[in-house]
Amino acid sequence: MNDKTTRDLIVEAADQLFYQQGYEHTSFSHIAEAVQISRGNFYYHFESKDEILDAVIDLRGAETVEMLDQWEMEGKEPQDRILSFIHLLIANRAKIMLYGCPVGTLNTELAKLDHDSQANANKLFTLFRTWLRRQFTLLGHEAESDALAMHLLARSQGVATLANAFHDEQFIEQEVALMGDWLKLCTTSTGYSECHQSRTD
Amino acid sequence: MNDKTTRDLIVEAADQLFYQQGYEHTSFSHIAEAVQISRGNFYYHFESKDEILDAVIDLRGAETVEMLDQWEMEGKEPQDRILSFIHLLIANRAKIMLYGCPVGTLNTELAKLDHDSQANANKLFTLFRTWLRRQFTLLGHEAESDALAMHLLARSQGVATLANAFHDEQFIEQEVALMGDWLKLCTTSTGYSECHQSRTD
DNA sequence: GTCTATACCCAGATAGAC
DNA sequence: GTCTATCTGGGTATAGAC
Repeated sequence: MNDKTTRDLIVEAADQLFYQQGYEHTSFSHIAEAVQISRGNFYYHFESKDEILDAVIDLRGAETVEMLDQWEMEGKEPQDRILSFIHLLIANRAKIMLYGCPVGTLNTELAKLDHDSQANANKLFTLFRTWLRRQFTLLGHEAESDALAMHLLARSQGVATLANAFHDEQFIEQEVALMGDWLKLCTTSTGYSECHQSRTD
Repeated sequence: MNDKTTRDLIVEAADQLFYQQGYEHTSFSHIAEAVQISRGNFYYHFESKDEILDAVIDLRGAETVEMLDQWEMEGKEPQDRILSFIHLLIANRAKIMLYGCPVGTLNTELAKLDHDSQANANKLFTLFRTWLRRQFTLLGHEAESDALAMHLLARSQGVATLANAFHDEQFIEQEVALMGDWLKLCTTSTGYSECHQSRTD
């Protein structure tokens, strides 16, 4: 278990700190203190801070893939799997109230910095998007699977943002329940319109 | 029209730059260049960068109040006013795709910085929340007015976050249409449960 | 691989002339 | 009020000893 390389330790510490404090606000000194190495040592493992960021994004991507695979195995029906996604808001509520969603806030920060790795960070969203799309297709919503995936992603992002701003745990629970209801609607109806609360007056 | 004080010019430039680049990433040099003054001149008008941030938040608050008053006057029925809120996503879509929502992203950044002005920035959200709550009360949803206000706030925040991440204009239009449908449901039904897609199986 | 020492830059902030 | 000049601290990054 202690066979982690220094590089791994750096990436894991950076992962946490980038999430909690933001990428730009986190300095080498912060990471160095967390890993208990000297500042100069970074440049043996990485060429720049940007390279650490890319490694962090890769790590998060790998962890996300693993989590999605897990949900896929655990959930027999697609609606069970989508529920796993929705309940991630509950499972991570404490950290979400403090730091928001790790995917959303990283994308937001990098967009403002006009950072090259923005496209890379975007892939984290795409992992969820693609996975959700597949589940909605399995549910019988192939034509509108992407719209449904994006809709649910947006709902959870909004909940994370407001829960972070207001530090409101009950609000998370409330909205998670609503998403569950919405999913039930998706499961029983077959068309995009009905699932999206009927566009047909 | 040219009677703006230097202080006003600083706050307006900082407002734009904080939105586009983020608070921490924006330096005095950036603002100085935009306003065409020297760096040292800031400290005649402000004691610190934090004080500029508070002035920016105050400015945004005043502009928000003005906008909400405008919507209140223009919209005869509460549902018309709520629609004005929803359509803000369309009106500001270009900037939202580039920089996200100015309220949401500022709150997110300040939360990560653990910044004292986080509570202050939160008031911007509260302005919308309180205003929406009043409109939903007028719609006949007094008991659940806050839940509905928060729900709609979250929806629009999520749309802004994903539109920013994916630079997807069509997605904004799609979700705005869905929020319009949801609002119609709220207008025709009277209870929380029906408006929220029936919690009663 | 890891360290210390240091270069270099730019940030926020101050002092004082005009 | 606005300026120039400057201080101080911290940031990323480099050089070279061990």
